[in-house]
Amino acid sequence: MTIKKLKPTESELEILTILWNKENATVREVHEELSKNKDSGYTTTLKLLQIMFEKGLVTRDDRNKTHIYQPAVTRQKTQKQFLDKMINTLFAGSSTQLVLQALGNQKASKDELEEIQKYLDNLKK
Amino acid sequence: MTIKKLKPTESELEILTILWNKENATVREVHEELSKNKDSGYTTTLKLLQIMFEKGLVTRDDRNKTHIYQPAVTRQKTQKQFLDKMINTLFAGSSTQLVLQALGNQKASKDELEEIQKYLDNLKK
DNA sequence: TTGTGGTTACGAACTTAATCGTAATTTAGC
DNA sequence: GCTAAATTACGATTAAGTTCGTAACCACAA
Repeated sequence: MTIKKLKPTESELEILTILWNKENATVREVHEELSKNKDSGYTTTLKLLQIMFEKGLVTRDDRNKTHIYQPAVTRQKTQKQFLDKMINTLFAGSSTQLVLQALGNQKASKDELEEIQKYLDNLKK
Repeated sequence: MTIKKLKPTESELEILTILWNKENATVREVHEELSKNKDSGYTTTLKLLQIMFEKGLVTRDDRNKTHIYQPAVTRQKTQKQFLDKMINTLFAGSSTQLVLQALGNQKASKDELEEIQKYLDNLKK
């Protein structure tokens, strides 16, 4: 098994998030979206996408002049990847600790709390 | 309010974890502990601690030749800092999403699940 | 006093990520 | 075909983090 362990950088995560939401996008589209939060040049976005392509984080359709990019990793897997890492480095390997901390910090609505409880009930079986 | 927003780096987190566990430690002690996981030189550890001191991540008692370092940020605050960041960048601001994902990934024991449920019951009030 | 071991201080090299400027390429319209 | 506009390709620069080598310093023992 030659599974590559590629951890997206901060900037790459921003771009992946955009791609996850849009399914696929051109460099320009990604750049427009990015520009809402920060202002860096167009070629910067382009370069990042090219690097991500080399790393295998995205695929692209380059049959036309304007390439179309797609995420090559799923949101779920990436979330898991970062969660696991965080649990190990900051929570001594205890996901429970992380959950408690997360619940304590941010206040969720009653509905959300009940959703979580339902989920827990299922897990207990 | 001049609160510094200092985000520990990967290496700094490792060191902070050691300091949190030991309460305080000399460079050598930190280095011994670090060496269990990776092998870098003694002066590397020293340098990192010095940088962390400049950043205000640790304090130190330098009355004696051998300095004694202490964490200047709490484990809890740091956990929160990283959790919040992660919730925003990867979970669209939804802590609930993060919790569900964390529960799904790692399997917690029945006891732990019940602990979480109890906690939820309290929150709902 | 001298030297030895352990410590801190400091600068430099190396790596990775992010940014941008410029050249080359492609396509569409004239 | 030729030009203009947009795109891709690519190299160079900057910044941050990590690592290490070497010098300076200090305490203690012989």
